[in-house]
Amino acid sequence: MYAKVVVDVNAKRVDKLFDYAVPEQLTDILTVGMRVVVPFGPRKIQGYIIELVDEMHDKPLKSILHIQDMTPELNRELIQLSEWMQQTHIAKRIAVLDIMLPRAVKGKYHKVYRLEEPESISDELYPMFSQNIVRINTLSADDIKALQPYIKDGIVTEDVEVKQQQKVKTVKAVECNVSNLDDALDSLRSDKQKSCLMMIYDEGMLTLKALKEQGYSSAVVNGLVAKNMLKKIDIEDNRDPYRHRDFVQDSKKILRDEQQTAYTAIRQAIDEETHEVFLLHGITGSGKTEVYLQTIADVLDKGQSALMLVPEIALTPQMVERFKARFGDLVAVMHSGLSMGERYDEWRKIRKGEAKVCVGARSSVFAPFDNLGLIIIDEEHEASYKQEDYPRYHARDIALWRGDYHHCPVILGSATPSLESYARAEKGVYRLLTLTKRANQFPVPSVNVVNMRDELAAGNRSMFSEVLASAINDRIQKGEQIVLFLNRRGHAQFLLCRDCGHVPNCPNCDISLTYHKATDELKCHYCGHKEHKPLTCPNCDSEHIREMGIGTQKVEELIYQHFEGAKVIRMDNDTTSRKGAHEQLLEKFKNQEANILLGTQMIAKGLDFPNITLVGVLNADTMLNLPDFRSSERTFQLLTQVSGRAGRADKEGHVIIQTYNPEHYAIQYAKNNDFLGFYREEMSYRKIGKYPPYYYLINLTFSHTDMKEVLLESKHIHQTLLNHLSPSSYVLGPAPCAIARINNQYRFQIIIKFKSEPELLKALTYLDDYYYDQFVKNKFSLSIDINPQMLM
DNA sequence: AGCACGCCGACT
DNA sequence: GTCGGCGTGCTC
Repeated sequence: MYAKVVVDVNAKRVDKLFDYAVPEQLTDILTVGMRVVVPFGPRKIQGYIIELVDEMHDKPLKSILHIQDMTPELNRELIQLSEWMQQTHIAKRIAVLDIMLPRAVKGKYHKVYRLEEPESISDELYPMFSQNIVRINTLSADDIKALQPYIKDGIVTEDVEVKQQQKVKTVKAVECNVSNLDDALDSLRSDKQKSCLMMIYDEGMLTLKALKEQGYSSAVVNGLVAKNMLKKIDIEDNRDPYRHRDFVQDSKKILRDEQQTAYTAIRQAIDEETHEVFLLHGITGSGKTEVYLQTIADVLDKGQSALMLVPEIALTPQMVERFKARFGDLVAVMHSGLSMGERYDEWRKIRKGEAKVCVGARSSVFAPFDNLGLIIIDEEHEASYKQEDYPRYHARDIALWRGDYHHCPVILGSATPSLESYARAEKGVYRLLTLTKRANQFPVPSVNVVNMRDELAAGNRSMFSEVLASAINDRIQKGEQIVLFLNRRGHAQFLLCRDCGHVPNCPNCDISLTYHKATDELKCHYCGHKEHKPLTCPNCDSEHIREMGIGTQKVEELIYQHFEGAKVIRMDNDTTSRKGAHEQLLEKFKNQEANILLGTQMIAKGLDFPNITLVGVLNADTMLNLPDFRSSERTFQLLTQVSGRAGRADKEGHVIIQTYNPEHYAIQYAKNNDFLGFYREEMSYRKIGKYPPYYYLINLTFSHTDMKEVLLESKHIHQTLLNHLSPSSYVLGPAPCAIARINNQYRFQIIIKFKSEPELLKALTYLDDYYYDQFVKNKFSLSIDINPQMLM
């Protein structure tokens, strides 16, 4: 018997299966999906068993050294999925496996010295070994030098210890080891030991901690262990991040007609175990979540599991609470706030079948359920479902694959579906379910678009239009709450010389430097370059060099200047980077500790506070003007999303959108809450521009320090693509990227637009292989983004 | 990737 | 003569 193994080496050259002999003693234990340690050249590394072959190999093989775990980390589905991803996403198998598994199982390598002949070593060096082994990282350079002669003589050998990042947490416990209780009790003298044994006999097993709390000291327990009546064992302990929280049991709510229709349709697919994809298009507050909860309940009743994906940012305590309240301990929650160990424990709860529901962000789409009955992707249109760095994947694609594998329905839910999904629903590929009414029957908020050009003409040069300023004052007086939205991440301010127009740029990248007030420095967000803020213009020496572009931090200052009685909570990358900060700030706002919540996109979701009656969008244009074909869609989604924050309770909500482009269709349709209108108009532009959903896109970005090199290679790439693709496809470019140089690397891109190209993956795989060698030799790098979310 | 091998230059 | 620089090639 031999095994096909993926080795833990992240390199293209070894991105294949290696065959290893299975040693006699492992033949019965070894299963597919297990992690093993194998010799690899002169090294010793971790690997995953992909396949076991029950035949003799024609060549002599090296042998698997040992196994890393008793239960396989991967199941057959994930192995199959990883192969599919490797082929369709042009990614290395090991890189795919790495993102599918919790980081805790990733191999960790330590070089160790092993003392082979303890009697032959000097007395000074002997103490540094414990059990004849010492780790290299605990030794000083001098120690290592002193060991060298012994290594030469074979008294000490070098070895590698392969461990995982994080261990399974265990607690000490004892289990009962007697078959006849009465006989055992008769032989005991101590009453304490007798009652202790009886208790454990009843329970089968108890932790030492629990016994201590019952008044049985370790002396009592150890006495029984010595008599072989109890056996010490280690049991797994779960780090449950929510163990200190109590959740109020929540029960089903009655569904209204639209919800009921949607529920019935999904229910049927669940019962029939068909892989049907539903697009649940429901406006904010229409009760999508209740539909999710009830369909999940049905899946659980059938003895199956359910997976629910939400954007990271929407994974708020309120959301988690709702699931915990309905399904209790059956829920595993996975988000970025968990420690590596907590994440691993949640993962294992799912794998062992203890958790039947998983609520989590993007990477949870790989949750190791083996009997999935339903997959839900909430806020289906969110860009965060696409992993933007290698290996690039879209959670929606993975969910659809898994839905097909498990023969289970997939629900894509959104108030503003992506054009791709809605178009598929129109074509009948997905089944459209619509929720048009707010569950609580509250009126949709009124939306007011303010033309900032008029404000400027009227002499108002501040951030706040007349309408918005008076509305803010009004709400402050009434004691109501306000959400202000500034679509500028962090505080991307730059410097501008008012005399000569000079903007300080990064010396390594073609982008302006960002001003950071906290450190009074100019920073480049792409390469990390930093410099002190100049006092005068580096170009003309003028003193009129000013900060331009307003960030959240600046707006906070302005609010305090303009509005009496304002109390602001600011939420952006700077104030929420600390663990739990996001939650804390929202809690403060909920408790009315502030009347204005000011933030970036992160506040567009998940807040559901009754006292918010005004939502202001300070500048709707920043996103609209990005050079990307999805900018209108993103703007429409965001404005709709933000507007949904107002007037959810008995007070009427009001939304004010400030813009320099009031007539833009994305803003107008958002104002009128008209998804379908927006969809139709945007689709017509996509058709003319040959963009998704009419065409699929591939974005190839390549870079090198020498521009000539980039231009030369880009011709080769372009020609290769033309040779492989049919005439109905378009190969655009090469053209410089929106940021043409990053870290002194010149960047160009080629965009492929196509409808159907059976040979495309082959061509891309060829390019990926070819340019991997080029990268090794020449530092020319190529990255391939299939179905890009952004073209920048 | 990471390790060994190998082939050149500048040191005791 | 040999220590060490990093180019090349291989890993079941």
